[in-house]
Amino acid sequence: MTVDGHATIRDVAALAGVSVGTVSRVLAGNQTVKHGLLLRVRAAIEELNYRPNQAARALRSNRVNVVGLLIPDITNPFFAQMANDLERLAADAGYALILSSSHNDQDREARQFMAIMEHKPLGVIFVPTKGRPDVVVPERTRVLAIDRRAEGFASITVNQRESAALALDHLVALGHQRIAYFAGPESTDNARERREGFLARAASLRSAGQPLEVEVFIGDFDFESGEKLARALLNCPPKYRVTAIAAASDQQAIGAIRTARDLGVVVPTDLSVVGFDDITLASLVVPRLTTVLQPVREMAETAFKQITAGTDAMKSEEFMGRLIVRDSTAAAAPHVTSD
Amino acid sequence: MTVDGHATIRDVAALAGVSVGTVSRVLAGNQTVKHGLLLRVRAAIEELNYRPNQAARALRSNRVNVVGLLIPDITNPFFAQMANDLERLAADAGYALILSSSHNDQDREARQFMAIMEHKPLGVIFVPTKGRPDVVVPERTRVLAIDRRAEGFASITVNQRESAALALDHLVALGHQRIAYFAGPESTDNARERREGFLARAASLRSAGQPLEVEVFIGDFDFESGEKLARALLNCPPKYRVTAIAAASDQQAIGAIRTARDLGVVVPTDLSVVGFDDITLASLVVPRLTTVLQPVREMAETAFKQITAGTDAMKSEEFMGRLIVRDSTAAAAPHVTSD
DNA sequence: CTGTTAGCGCCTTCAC
DNA sequence: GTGAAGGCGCTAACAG
Repeated sequence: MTVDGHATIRDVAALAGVSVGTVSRVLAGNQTVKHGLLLRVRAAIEELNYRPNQAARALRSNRVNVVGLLIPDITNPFFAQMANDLERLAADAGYALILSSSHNDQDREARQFMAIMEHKPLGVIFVPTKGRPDVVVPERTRVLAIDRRAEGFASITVNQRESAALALDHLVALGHQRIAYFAGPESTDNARERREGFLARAASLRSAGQPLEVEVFIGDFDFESGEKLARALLNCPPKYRVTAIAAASDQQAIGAIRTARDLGVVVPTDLSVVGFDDITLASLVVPRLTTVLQPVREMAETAFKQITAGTDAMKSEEFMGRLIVRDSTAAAAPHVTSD
Repeated sequence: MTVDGHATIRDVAALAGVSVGTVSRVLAGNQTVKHGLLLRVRAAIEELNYRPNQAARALRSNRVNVVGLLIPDITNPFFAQMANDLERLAADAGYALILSSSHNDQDREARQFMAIMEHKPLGVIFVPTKGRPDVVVPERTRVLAIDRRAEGFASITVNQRESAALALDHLVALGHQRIAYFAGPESTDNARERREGFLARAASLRSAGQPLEVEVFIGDFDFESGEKLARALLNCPPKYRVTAIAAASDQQAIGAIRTARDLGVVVPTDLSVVGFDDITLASLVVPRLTTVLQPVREMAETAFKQITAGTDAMKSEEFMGRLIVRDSTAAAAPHVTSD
C-alpha cells in the first residue's frame, strides 16, 4: 500500500503469490502467462481494487494515456462539438484528454503546446492559429492539425473551396441568379478559401452560360457581422435586391435571417439564406437553416484513430462538406429572375 | 539527454556546474539558493530548453500540476463558459486541465472520475449529476462540486431561490401582475429550487398586498421547450394573456421570444421576457435578453483558488445571481393591469 | 547554503 | 513461463 491508500503492483504480486514481472505482463495483456497465474493475478487486482499508477507508467515508458487538444476557443460551438467528440472517443479508449485554449494567440499557442508536451501525451491534436507553431516536438509524439493546415504537420481538414461551392450549386439549382456572398475575415485561410471556392464556381457556371451575379461582402464570422451586412444589403426595393445570401458561417447566416425578419423580408419566400458549419443552433432557428455541414465527428474519429494508430506515420486527410437542406432556402421568385 | 532529445535535470545541473538538488530547488522557487547559482541554473535551463518531466515529478511527489474538470456536456454554452474560465486560470497558473464529460450519466460520471484520479491530479472540480458519486477519493486529492451540490463534498453554487426571485422582483417593479413561469425539469435540483424561489417570492409579495397571479409551466431547459410552452400560452386574445414570462433558462426565454415574434406578439411592448443564466447568446438575440446572470467567472475563480489553496479544507460557497436588464422587458401596458 | 542519495511504481531486459 | 533487478527523472531528506 502506498501512503494514499492505493495498492501498488507489489501488493498485487504479493497477494497473488507471483512476482511483479508477472503482474506487469498480465496488465500488458501479454499472452505468455500461464492461465492459472493469470486468474490469480486478476483476482488479486480485483480484490485490492488496484489501479496502475499512470505517472509511474509514464515515467518508465515515456508515454502516457493522454491526448492533448489545443483549440482556439471552447466557447465557439464548432470547437465545443469537436472537443466533445474527441473527449468521448478518448474516454472510451481509456485515454484522458488535456484541454487547452490558444485564444488565437500564437505565443499562447506555443506555450500551451509545450505545457501539454510536459505531460508526455501520446499525441496532440491542435487547431493551428496561423502558420507553423514555434514548438519542438519529440519524434515519438504524434501531432496532428485539425480544421486548419499547419506547415510541417499532417492535417485533417475540410475542402473549403468545394464545400463552399455546394452552397452556390444549391442556390443556382433553385433558380437564383443574384446572390450575395458574406465572407469571413481574409486573415484566415478557411474564410479566404471558402470565398475563392464560391467565386471560382460562379465563374465556371457563368462561362458555361449560366446567368449569375455574385456580390461579395467581407465581415467577421459572428452574428453581428451577418446582421450588419444584411442590413446594408436588404434596405432596398425588392426588384434591386439579391434573392439569396450565402454566408461563410452559420452565425452570419443566422444574423442575416434575423435582420431580414426585422425588415419584413420573408425567408425563404423573398430571400434564401445558406450557412456554413452546421452548428447545433442551425437546426433550432426559425426557419431552420440550410447549411453546409462540416463533418466534425468523422474528422474527430479520423484524428483520434491516427493519433492512437501506433507507429504509422500521420497522414493528411481531407473531407468534403455536405449540403443540409432545411427551410431557409426556396426557389427564387419568378418575377425577380425576369426583367 | 534522454532518448527523445529532451534535456533532464541532470543535464541542466551539469551545464550549470551544480548538483541536481540545486536545480530542483530553483525549479521549486526555493529561496535558499545563492543568487549566482540561481542565475547559472536559469541560464542552463534556457540554453537547453529544459522542461521538467511531469511524470517523474508526479511519481515522486504523488501530485501533478493537473486539475480535473468533469462536467455534464461541453456543448452546453453554460459549461463551455465554465470550462473556458477554468482552463484559463489553470493555464496561467501552470496547471494542465483534464476535461471529461459525464453526459449526465451516473455510471459514466463515476468511471470518468476514477479515470481522472489515476492521473493523480491536484484536485478535481466537478458538476455532479445527482447525489453522491460512487467514488473513492484519496485524502489528499482536493475535490469540489460546482453549480450543483453533492453529498459529501464542498460545493460552489448559486442561490437558486433568491436568484430566481430577482426576476420576479424586476417584473413586479415594472408593473406586471399576470406572469407565467417556465420551469425546468423537476428532476434537477436547480430547476426545482428556481421554481420554488420564484413562487415563494410571489406568495410573499401577495401576502404583502401586491396583486399578482403566477402560472407555472414545466418543461425542459432547451429552446424547443420555450417555444412550445409559449405557443400554448400566447395563443389567446391579449386581454386574457399574461404580460410577462420568466424562464428557468435563457434557452427557454429565447424560444419564447421567437414564438412571440411568430405570433405577432411584440417583445417587450406586449410581453416582457426574462431568462436565467446569461449565456453569450442572451446579448445577441433581438431584442437583447433581460436575464439573471450566474457569475460563472467568479465561481470558477473561487473553485480554482480553493483547489490550489494548499492544505486548507475546502469549504462551500454560495453566490448570488445578478439581474441584467436588457431590452426584452418593459413596463406592463396599463390597459392590461386594469379591468 | 549545497551536494549526495534513496526511492516513488512501473516496465523490461536478462537469467533461469 | 517466471523471477530478479535496474533505472526512467525527479523531489526531499540528510549530510556536510
